[in-house]
Amino acid sequence: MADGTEISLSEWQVMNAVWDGQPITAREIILQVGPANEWTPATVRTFLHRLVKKGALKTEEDGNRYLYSAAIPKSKTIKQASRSFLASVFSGETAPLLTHFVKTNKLSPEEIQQLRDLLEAQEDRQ
Amino acid sequence: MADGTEISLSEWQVMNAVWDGQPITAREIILQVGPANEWTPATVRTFLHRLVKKGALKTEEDGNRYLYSAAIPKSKTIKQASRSFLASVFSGETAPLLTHFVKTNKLSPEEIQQLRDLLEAQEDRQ
DNA sequence: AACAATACGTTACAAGTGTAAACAGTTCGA
DNA sequence: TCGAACTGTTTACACTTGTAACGTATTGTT
Repeated sequence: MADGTEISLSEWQVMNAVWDGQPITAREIILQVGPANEWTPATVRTFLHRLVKKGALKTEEDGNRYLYSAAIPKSKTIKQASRSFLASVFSGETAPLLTHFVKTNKLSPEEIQQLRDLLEAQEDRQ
Repeated sequence: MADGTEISLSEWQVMNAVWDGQPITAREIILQVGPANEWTPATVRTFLHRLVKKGALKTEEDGNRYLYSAAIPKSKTIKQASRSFLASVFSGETAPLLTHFVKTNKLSPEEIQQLRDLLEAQEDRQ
């Protein structure tokens, strides 16, 4: 439960497609997330329905079809999912999480530089 | 599905208790994770059963009770869960994930320093 | 010895998830 | 205009998850 807007892993795929193409038709969403996940159009539509029912997406009619848009901000949703992940998998400890992701993923020199700067700022900032 | 060893968020609480107290009795696990989550002993026992069935925990008899130990390494399990989280919530982009966690969590000066060093090492390392 | 507390196993049950097919209305091309 | 294609709605169904109670064997206590 937690707080009313739980998005499942599959649903995240759909939400991400919407957040970055808003407003967007079901067809486009299906094209974007279907193949990569081996989902039939019907499956993606199920996720769309559920997300609307959950209040995560809203629709607006456009002729005979719908345009979907997010009804909840991406930032807030990411925040909740991240908190929950951090708490469960890393027992709430941020540093080990960061270390893990830095070690297991490739970052470009620019990204590394930006993160270092961000950390420096964090350090100064109190 | 994905890859055979899916651990739910609740189950992670239990796994973490086992990983850091191995081998451990059901009673101790219940004491450690029950109150914080408002789970009755029966609920925790259900998680234990499921984790054994999933092959995530193994038991060893000790008189009339069991001692539980992890049957899968923490590191590997964390790796899988992290990959899945990264892919779903951050569309597989590591840098935004790191930025998010740095910005939304407090880190001690020591932790910041260690991360900066780690990033530096990463930078050099190719 | 009898009963209370433990420990474990079995069963339950609703809600959520993954994965879709079936059905119905609309529209565009032949 | 007739059907193919597309849009959306409803229904399905097994598995997982959260949340436990119930039943049974064992054991410690009086």
